Amino acid sequence: MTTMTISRAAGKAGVGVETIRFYERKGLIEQPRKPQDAGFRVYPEETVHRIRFIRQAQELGFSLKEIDELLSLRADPGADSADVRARAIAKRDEVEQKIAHLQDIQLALDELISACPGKGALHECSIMETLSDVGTPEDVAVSPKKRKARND
Amino acid sequence: MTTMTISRAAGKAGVGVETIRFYERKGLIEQPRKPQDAGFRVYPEETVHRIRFIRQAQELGFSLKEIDELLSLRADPGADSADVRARAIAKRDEVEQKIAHLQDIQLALDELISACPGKGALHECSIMETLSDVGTPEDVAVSPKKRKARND
DNA sequence: GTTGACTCCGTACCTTCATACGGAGTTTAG
DNA sequence: CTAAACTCCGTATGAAGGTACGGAGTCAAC
Repeated sequence: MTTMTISRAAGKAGVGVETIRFYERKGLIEQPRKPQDAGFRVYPEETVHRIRFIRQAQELGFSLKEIDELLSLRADPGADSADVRARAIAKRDEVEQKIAHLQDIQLALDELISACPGKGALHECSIMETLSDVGTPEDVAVSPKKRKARND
Repeated sequence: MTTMTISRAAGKAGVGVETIRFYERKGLIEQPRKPQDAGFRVYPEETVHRIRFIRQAQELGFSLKEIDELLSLRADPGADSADVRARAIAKRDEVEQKIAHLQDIQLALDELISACPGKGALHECSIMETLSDVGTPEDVAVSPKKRKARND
């Protein structure tokens, strides 16, 4: 039997050794005890599964903090499928928002690109013009905080 | 005439004082000289325009590093509209990629959500099941680097 | 002429997710 | 037995884009 050292666990889980240590520091996985009579820590299969869970969830856009919560739910005997579902829905909505935001950006870029001649001097470039203050809000009256109303 | 101190410039540009200092450190904007006979630095209108440019570009998804390049282009008399256009196109493609990635995630989440009963114990939750290694690649033979082929 | 609000400046801190380093100690192949 | 490879542990670094702090110095109003 090969002993499951940290590098073997990392290999099985498809991550680097440093990543496991990082997860341990973050409290996402538990660090096994050191053998009584000196030697290397031995990692249980459970840890490998746990790391795979973490990576799967990351691919779905969950942050390590959120994954920590999912893992806690998993350990909670009173936890309900509805909890997990709700989180998945929240994450989906979040992703949806991000997509919408990026689509706005994409649209704006498309407009700039099609309006730009693509040749000639920069001062005729509509992209640069747009970026340089066009709709300057003209002195928004934000002066140093309490001094502003004064006649200085 | 009110003197354009850093906080007034910040107010006009719609950013915080610390943000201006940060941009100065990053070399995105130039720090005005201190008056000869002591006092506060006076910011030209140019700086306010420049900060607005930065923020506009940021909203289009450009990083500060990229914005620095755009600003250099702007200052370059030999710069061509085509340069800017090419950058905009590259950025749009980048945004497109991100959207595609997020859409994949969204789809995966949607599938998980619709497969989940939404009630009942966690061990019947298809989401948790999916996250927990289902398709375990079973011992991918990644052992400590050179020692792996040995019969240990 | 004092007080309160700012400026100035460097440095430290924040978040996220790791990766890298250095100098122990340990293990194992040969 | 020895040397290579690995573990252990703390600390440092990276990008990105700021925010916060602390102790000067300055300025402006009353």
